Amino acid sequence: MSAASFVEVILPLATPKTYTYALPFDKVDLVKRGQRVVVQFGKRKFYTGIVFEIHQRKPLDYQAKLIEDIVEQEVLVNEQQLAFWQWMSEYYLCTLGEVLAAALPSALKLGSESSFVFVENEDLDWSMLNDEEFLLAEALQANQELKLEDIQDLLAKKTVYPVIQSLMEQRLCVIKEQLQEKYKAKEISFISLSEQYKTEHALRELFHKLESKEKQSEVLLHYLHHAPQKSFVPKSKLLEDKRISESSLKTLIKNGVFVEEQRSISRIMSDKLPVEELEALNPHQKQAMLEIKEGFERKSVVVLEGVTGSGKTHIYIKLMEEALAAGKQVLYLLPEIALTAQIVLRLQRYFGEKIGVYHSKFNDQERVEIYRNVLNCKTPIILAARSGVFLPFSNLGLIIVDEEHERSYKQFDPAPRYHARDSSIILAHIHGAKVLLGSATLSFETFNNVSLGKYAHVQLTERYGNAVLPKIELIDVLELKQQKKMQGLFSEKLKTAIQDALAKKEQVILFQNRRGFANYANCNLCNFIPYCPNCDVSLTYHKFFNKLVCHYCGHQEKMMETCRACGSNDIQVKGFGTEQIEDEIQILFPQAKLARLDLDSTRKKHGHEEIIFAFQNGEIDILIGTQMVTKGLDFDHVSVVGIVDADQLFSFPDFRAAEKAFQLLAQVGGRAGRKDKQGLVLIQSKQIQHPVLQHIKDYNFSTFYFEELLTRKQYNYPPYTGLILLTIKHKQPEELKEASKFLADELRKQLGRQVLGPTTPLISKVRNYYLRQILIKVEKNSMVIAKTKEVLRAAIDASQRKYRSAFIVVEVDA
DNA sequence: AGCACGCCGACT
DNA sequence: GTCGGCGTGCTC
Repeated sequence: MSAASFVEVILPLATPKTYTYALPFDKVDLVKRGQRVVVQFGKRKFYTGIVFEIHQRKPLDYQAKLIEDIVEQEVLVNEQQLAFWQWMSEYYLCTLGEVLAAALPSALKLGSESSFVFVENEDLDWSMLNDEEFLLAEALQANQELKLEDIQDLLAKKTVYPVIQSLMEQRLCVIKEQLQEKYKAKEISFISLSEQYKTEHALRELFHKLESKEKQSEVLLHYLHHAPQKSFVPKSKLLEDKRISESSLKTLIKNGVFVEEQRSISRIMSDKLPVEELEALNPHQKQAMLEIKEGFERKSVVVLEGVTGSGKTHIYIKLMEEALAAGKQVLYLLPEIALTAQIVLRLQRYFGEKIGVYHSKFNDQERVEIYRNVLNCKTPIILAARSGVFLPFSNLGLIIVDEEHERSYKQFDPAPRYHARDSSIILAHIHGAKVLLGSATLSFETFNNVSLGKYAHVQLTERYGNAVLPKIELIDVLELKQQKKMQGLFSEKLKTAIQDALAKKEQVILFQNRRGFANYANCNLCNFIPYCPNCDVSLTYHKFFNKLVCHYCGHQEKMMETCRACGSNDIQVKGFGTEQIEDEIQILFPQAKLARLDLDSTRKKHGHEEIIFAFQNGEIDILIGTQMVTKGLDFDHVSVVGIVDADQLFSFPDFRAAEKAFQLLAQVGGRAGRKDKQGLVLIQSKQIQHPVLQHIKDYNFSTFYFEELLTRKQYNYPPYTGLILLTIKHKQPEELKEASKFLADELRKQLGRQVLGPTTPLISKVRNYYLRQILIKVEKNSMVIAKTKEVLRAAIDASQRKYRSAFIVVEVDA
């Protein structure tokens, strides 16, 4: 008898469950899973949610509210996405709402603005109202509607809701909910020639008529230059030229020569590029290609291990072409910072408009556009950073995860704290698609999966065009220091190498994995070090704006000129970053052109690309950078790469420190030398006997992997075990101690020795919250994992009930 | 996540 | 006395 009458709705909030809403009769037949709906949640807030389930189970203990509206008939989130969301929330222990919040561009989540409207109530005696009520009622009557802020201004206080409430009770006022879609397709002005002048004859006559009007003729000529086919030209493009006057253009429009029109364009593809043919693969690449295809027949994941410069991208393009030909969609994932114009342009050359790009530097409207394009299958190929896994694919055939080892594939904050590589393997499974993991330096997880035979493995050992691998030399800074042979930050050898390169008009990259000028300021007299008032870290000195900056919360203060503790003037800065290297290099090589590539120099939308472009064009001789310089860039004229201070790479108290250091060094080193020249990599270190350096020097990659894996096994770390890291945050250190102990004890009851901690992390306070951590080691066995997560959910629940002001952050696969 | 309720200190 | 601080609880 009864049709579907209730729906479960996911709201973009961190609440643990979905909410039940009733369907109005007229919507019963229209509602579909994955549709966007508007619902009221709480007293007056409206949200857009996604329909997760349609059912007949009438809630017994409360009255379900009605769905306010169905935003659009089309399903916005398809079945594959819903399955993916569900997996993600279960695996990464977060809520579906958090996944929703991460998955949809925020312009697809409607905003709600409460405003209030006056209603007539003739039965009411206004003299009964108090002063504030009277004031508000009068204002409402005079205005169409008032927003909350307006009322706050009117009554000159913040808590105005009681007054409004009272007026509503007296039936003088109602809430008007305004929901507006934030997204509007971006429109720009286009100019085109009016129809009547499109014939050759009419055009000639027009020129004749304009002969005396020099400015106007100029505009016309310019238009024809940009649009020989007499089609549309963006107005901005015409006005780009300084000689074009806007007023003459206006006159021409007024006189009916030109037509101005607002048109929406796709902002993703501004200029069409000629589609190029792909060069044939070389024999090594051909062989690898064959092996990959053969691998896909046996396994759903294939690992392509190829040294820098072996032409992995070339193979990716071939595979993408084939997937495309089979009518499938392709997702090509890259770490955020590697998604530069360089790689995007390269792919656009082959795939033209079939390719869409998706990453965090796009604004929200652009993201909505790409989302819709994927939904409508307009762009079958997507080049994306980690959030690309959330796009509404319906028919994925291939996912490529390039630079598979990159830790930046893991989202840190906020939830869902997912790993894009691991998630994409599940995504591929949902679609029945294949995954290709590519890297020059595999992650240990992937290496292990290859060893276990879970993934097929293909190697590409030859550099493109038979280029030789760079020569790696270690420089013993300790010895040089003892002999007083270090000049500032640089050894004689590094200096000479830079000099030689510059003399030969070759380029140099200097790598230092720390931004800013110096690590910290230090009083030489009393040893005082300025700390962040909100976090447990020393402040980093940035010379450029002469400030001390906290890299955790962004806190800034002016540089300490005299010691705040003892008043001494003897302040020194210790530890060095990219800024200081830039300074010293400029002094050593005053005629060299320098650029710095780090977070601070690339804040602007295209800052990063401008620098890389300039370097590629040879406008820069020496590029100084943090790990940004290592990501997926190909430079042809770099002959020397210098690692100024390798030691800080292994100084992190993290079991992955050696892995990270190794990968970083291998990647940076790979930037040196191309084509026929052998590059030179110079690594300065005080501990040149360190195994990481020794293995890097001799290209003993596999020895390093085996040794490191042995250590991991011994101490029971990934890839042999899974890790779940819990961070407990609290404003009071004492309560934090209690809460974290309670949680650890709860967990230990069930999980015993799997639970480690709680411990105080190295940085014990961030943004005024004190931190403690609990680490859980989980055996890699799906039954064990499921049980552990169940216990974890219960323990967190119990802990949060008991210590309500403690926050618990869960990170799976930390 | 909001947003209200309620309980406490510091102002008219 | 009241304003507004924030800790706590709830939202279908």
